[in-house]
Amino acid sequence: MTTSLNLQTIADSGQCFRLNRVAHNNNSCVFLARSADKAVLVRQYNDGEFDFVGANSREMETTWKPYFDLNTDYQSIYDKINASNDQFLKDALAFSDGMRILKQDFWEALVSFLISQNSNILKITLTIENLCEQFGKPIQVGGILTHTFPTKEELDQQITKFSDLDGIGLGYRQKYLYMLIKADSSDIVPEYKKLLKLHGIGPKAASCALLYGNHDMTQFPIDTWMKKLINDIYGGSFNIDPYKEWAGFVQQIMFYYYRHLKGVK
DNA sequence: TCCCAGGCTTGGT
DNA sequence: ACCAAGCATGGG
Repeated sequence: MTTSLNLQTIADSGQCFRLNRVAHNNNSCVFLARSADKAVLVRQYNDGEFDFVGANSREMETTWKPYFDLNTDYQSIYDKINASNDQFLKDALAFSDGMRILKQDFWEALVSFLISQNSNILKITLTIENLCEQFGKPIQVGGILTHTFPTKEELDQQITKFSDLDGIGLGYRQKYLYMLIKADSSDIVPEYKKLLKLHGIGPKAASCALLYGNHDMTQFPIDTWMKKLINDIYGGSFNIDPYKEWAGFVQQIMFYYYRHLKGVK
């Protein structure tokens, strides 16, 4: 059933860095979800049912249903994959039940995937946490203190010199983020060619920013894992055209399943 | 104009 | 010593 949602799968899929499991017991898990300046707790039961804690119905409709992509019907892509003769893709889909492409904040996604280059998911998560703690605003949800993702304006105001970003763990990407913060806001728009002009944003980061931060499902980001996968499983080339409208979703389940096969946490 | 090789911060193994 | 959701750079 394509209305399913599996928060653990999404949290482990590498598409976002601020969706974390904060508690679990015999029959349920609690996740802390943060997007831009908002946060919510979600409890998901082992049977798949879930409920939002501390979000009123208006926030549900305007923020969290869109964020978790609950208004999108994935049935057509499930049908298409299951009707194909691509066994790897069918296995990937079966393993990824409940996967959705989150509708993240564009600025947050752009910065996150700028930071992600030549790094790994654990370190990216830590670096982003540092950035939010240092420059975001404190917010409280269900007794948990956390922080917003700082806007470009908030960062621009607080960071007046390059060394103000010291200690975040950005490494050589510190220069890229500093330049992004100081860039003209009118140059930071969700268009592939314009994104490529930004210092430190290449084809991979631009594609991820559009997929995860603008829900452009036609994007098909190719990173080192996808390269390995295409070589390993498909003999060097994979044709995404049959799944074009769902390319981003196809990439996500391939990425998630292949890393699982390779034993990456 | 395009292609390609080597370098780059940091932290974990 | 090597690796990790890449990118800018310079030389051929």
